[in-house]
Amino acid sequence: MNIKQELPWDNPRFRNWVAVARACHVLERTLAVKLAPLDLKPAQLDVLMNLYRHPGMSQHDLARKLLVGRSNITMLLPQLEARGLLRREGDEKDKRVLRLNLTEAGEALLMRALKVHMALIEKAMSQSTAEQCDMIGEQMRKIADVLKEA
Amino acid sequence: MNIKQELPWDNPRFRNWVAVARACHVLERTLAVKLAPLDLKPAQLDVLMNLYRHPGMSQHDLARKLLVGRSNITMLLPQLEARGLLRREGDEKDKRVLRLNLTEAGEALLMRALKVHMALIEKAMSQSTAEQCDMIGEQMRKIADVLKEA
DNA sequence: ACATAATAGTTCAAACATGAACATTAAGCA
DNA sequence: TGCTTAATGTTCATGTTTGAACTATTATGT
Repeated sequence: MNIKQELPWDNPRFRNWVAVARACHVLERTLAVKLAPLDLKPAQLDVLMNLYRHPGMSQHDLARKLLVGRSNITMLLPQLEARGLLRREGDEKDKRVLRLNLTEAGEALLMRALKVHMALIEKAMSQSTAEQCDMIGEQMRKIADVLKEA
Repeated sequence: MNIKQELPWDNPRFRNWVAVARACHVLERTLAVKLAPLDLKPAQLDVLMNLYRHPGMSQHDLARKLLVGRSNITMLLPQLEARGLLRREGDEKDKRVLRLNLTEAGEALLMRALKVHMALIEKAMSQSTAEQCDMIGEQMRKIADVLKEA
């Protein structure tokens, strides 16, 4: 009985997932470098992207979208607010929540950052056909769904 | 001219990559929870896995494999060494490098952790066919290669 | 209405990652 | 040989992420 036969590295699913994780890690790292000239970190870009798509969302909603804790958002936002990239306004009906919105400056910076992000992703995925790319996205959405129930 | 037509969210590549990043994030987070009973974090599991596959590797090599800085390794290893999971021994020929090896305890813990990791990946990718899974791995390896040259 | 639960956001301490500066050792080359 | 350059690992200051405890506000149930 050869124990190696039962090791994960012989399992295609395992090896392939390791490749996914590596690709994510490398792209994230590269993005951080490319965003540096804009004085923006990937996490901050995620914030701006979500506020653009969901204006007026609460900090709690934002935290759930970003898969981070609420305290993380609390620490993250003041920097962006101080730079005039977003506004936090108390909700009239529910005095607990703060509504988040991008300012014009925030939107402008977002557009510049998105160009960088987009170019990077284009480069990364340029080797895949449209069908392959769509299939990957489809599978990944399934994975996220399956794990959310775990 | 509608500016929205040029936004990344309308680009399949962008949307699909976002799905990849999300799936990675969710799986990493879930893995952290499942590894908690073993008092092991994903980053530490990565260390053990690499030492198992590449016995005697240096800290520098390990850092490159894990895509982190050398100082990160310096901070990470003492915890594992103190728990008796690995050994650091000076190289005879090159007195700068430290050779890293798992102890028996380290190997035993690794095996337990791998079961957890493997089960999680199996669950996540259970919805993909073998062909889809292999294709995903193949594309991801290409992505990592393309970006390493960036 | 009133007591209890739950929710939104903040604070704080601890864990963690990062990059620059540093010491030691090795390699290249005149 | 000597001098310069590069490589390995460590230290340290900085910034980030996390989770638990806390305040304030709203929802729920009797």
